[in-house]
Amino acid sequence: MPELAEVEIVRRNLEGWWTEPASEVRLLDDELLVRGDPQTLRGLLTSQPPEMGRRGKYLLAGFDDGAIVFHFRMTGKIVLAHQPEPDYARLSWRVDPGWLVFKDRRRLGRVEVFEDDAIDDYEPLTTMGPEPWDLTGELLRDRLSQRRRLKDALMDQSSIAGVGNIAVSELFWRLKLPPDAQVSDLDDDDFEALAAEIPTYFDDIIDREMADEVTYVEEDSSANPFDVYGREGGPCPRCGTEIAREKIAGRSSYFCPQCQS
DNA sequence: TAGTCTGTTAGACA
DNA sequence: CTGTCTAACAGACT
Repeated sequence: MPELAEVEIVRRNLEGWWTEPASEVRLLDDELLVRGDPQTLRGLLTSQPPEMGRRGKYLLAGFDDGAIVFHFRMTGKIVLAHQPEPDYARLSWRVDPGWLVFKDRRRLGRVEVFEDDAIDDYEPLTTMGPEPWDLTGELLRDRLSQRRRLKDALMDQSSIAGVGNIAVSELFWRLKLPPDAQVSDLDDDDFEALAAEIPTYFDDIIDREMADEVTYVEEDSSANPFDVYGREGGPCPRCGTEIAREKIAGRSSYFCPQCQS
């Protein structure tokens, strides 16, 4: 899915859009709903406008007698549309004057429904690490295993919440860390700098991307809001050296070979 | 054409 | 338990 910043943008958008109970619900792809049954989902969507929340990359809709959890994985998103079944629509609910539509081209996203307080025991949330804005250098040092690559450790949602593959490239560039840095390479000052930069990074990206519909890099490269991610061969914004790309922990990392060594 | 790549993460493996 | 790899899906790209 989008990373934390994109989920937060969807959350804010839904607070403005979803101000009444849904008047109609269309579940267009049964496999989207991986927990709970369609009737309960319909019941919640049509009951009241929910309290919107977010934890890490999970979007939460809280109701008096249950909750819905949305996870977008790689390509999911929720948009406000004029019609219920635009391309890749998986679930739509009507909140006049439009439709809220869960779109997902790759169908990896998921929706889960919980009755009453069952969400309180939902494991991904109960084991998730702290939000970026709650980090301190000390907390990071304690939570990141010394035996791991820094990239692996940061992307593990049980270490800290919200960091994905894009954020890793951007954070490493901002902090001038080599892409294959190990947690054990960091000293206390590095942990402090990282703890300060992670929330700043997400604040920056939320500001840059805040829009009615998030545009992902893969859909529109001209709108790439990142400094190094997706910019292989382009100039480093700091020193002009060509940005390189390398697979670290199985996924592409973008970095400046000059600044980050 | 065939192989590679993509924003996540659960589950399999060593 | 811990760390690492890959499948799940549907394209787009080389």
